[in-house]
Amino acid sequence: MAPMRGRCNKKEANRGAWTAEEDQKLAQVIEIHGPKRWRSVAVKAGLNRCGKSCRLRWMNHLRPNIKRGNISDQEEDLIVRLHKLLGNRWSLIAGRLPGRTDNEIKNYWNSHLSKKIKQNEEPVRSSRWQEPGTVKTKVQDMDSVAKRSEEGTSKTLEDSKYSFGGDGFFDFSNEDPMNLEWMSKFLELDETLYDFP
DNA sequence: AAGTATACCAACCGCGAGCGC
DNA sequence: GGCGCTCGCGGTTGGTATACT
Repeated sequence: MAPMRGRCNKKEANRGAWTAEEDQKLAQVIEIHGPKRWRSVAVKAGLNRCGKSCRLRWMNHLRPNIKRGNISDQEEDLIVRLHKLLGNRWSLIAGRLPGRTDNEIKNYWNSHLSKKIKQNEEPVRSSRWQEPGTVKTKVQDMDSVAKRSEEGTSKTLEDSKYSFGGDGFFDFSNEDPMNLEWMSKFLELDETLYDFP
């Protein structure tokens, strides 16, 4: 059995907040070797951290062009729209917000927006349209369907009942499977999302 | 001023997918 | 095809800062 598949060694690895020195070492190694092979990056940097910890630190803090704090009204609006459309797919949402990280958006949603949304609307299946324990499966099904659609090989959506909220804005539950082509297009770029009122 | 509650954010954890051998 | 490793994702936790009593 492989030791800790992708997990940090809790006994040996450093844990907790990163120091400036660790940040510097990590940045140096990434500058030379690039942001990949995180485990070897951790070793090369002489950091007593696991690879995924290094990756997280880089992605959320050290990466160039990261914006910190001050999420604008426009960004907030976009997050709300995207969340309505995609659910808790923070990495996809972050991909639409240059300089923002999935972790930051997730935190912002959990601490600000979820409450705001709750105040403003009836509890619909906005973020919980994925049943607990089946999140990955359904989400990835959607990905693969979108991919097949792109490839022109989409076959069936028997078990796909995507619903994105109670206002009928994005409700695919009775849609023709071919409409998933729209979804795949969105995953490329949906410019209408950027039309702020 | 001290104690408590709440908000926020960084980091960790567990899981599944993809890839190479 | 099976196995092990790496990566990426989303959920959760824990520490710190701030607000409140």
